[in-house]
Amino acid sequence: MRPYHHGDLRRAVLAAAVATINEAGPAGVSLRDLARRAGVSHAAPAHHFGDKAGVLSALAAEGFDLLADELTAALQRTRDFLEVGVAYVRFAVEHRAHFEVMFRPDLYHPDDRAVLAARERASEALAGGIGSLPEQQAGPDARLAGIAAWSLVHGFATLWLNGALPPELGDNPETVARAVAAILFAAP
Amino acid sequence: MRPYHHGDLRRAVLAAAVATINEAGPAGVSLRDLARRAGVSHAAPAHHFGDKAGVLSALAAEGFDLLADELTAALQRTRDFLEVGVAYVRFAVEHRAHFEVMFRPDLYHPDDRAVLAARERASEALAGGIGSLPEQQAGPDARLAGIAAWSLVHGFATLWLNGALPPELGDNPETVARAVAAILFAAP
DNA sequence: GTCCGAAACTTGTCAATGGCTAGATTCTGG
DNA sequence: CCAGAATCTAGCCATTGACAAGTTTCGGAC
Repeated sequence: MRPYHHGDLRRAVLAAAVATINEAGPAGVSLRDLARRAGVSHAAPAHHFGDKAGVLSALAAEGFDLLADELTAALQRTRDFLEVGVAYVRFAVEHRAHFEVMFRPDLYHPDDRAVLAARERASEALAGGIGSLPEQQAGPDARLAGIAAWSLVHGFATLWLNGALPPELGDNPETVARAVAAILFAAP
Repeated sequence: MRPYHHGDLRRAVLAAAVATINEAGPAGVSLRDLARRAGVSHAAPAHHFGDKAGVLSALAAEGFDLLADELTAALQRTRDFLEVGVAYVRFAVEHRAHFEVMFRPDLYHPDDRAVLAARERASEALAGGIGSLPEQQAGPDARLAGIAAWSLVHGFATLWLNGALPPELGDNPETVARAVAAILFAAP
């Protein structure tokens, strides 16, 4: 028999949200469906997250933390900012559900403390990558170069995820992302 | 007294949807609220659009058509692909509501005929911009360069719209976009 | 002009959802 | 062992999307 206490409902609800988003997008998330998937009553999730936006806030925070981890790891592993960009795209594809929520602030509480902290971590990881660029590659305005790099990989990831890119590119986003990002980094 | 027939309910509903999305994002759109704003009964919009996704399909199609128009106009006006990219960003900012729906296929019917046709028009306008690049600027693989340019402006527009970019950049997206895009186009 | 089918719109209904309140069960620390 | 807190359930209400059936208006055929 199912015990009265779930054990780790918080994690179970987040996992259910990831599964639902992968199947039907963020719009398909229903608090009651998450509860059903976790095997609890329809109001149980609200106890842990407050409301529906609270669930997605937790997901966004988790996503920014994961992204910060992966960017930092990529930089330390390769010392190559190009690979940090590739890691950004890989994160978006491998953690599609998180990524789709993270950059849709109207779905969650944008000033949630955990979200703000995790987003700050991810920003620093990205800025650290920029700082590691050799002077000549960074160009006269390293800040703008960083915005350009971020825009490029973020845009590529977004377009890839919603199927806007031509299918002739193949099915390996990392390879294509590396080739595309290389064009920007070849700038004098 | 309000006449039984609205006159141009289709347009009124789309306008109401734009207003709502500008105020509360695409998640805040409710078919019944659109009906209230247009001053008709709650089921009237469905008669023109089928269902909620039908409304957003029409909005997406309208958006892709507008985008195609503006990209084409920018290319013919300036003959400069950089300015086509700037026009892309300007479109996203000026028609935020359309843009936020266009690249969220889970919100509408992705294989709606009007959507497919309009998207095709926009793709051709963008490809026309790429083709206008001088050989040396396009590099060895013009197709990849096009993907890079599209990714860059799309990513910049997306990040700008959801407030992810640092506020020190100022409040003029076109100026910043031009500077950022120039970095890519300076590639050999 | 009028008549008739089609288009536009209304009203009523149903299941599902988000959020709230009150209450039941289990855990935890002293 | 006990009391308070944390966790979860059950019930309720307003709102929503979708559908069905009926009403009003339009527009063309004659």
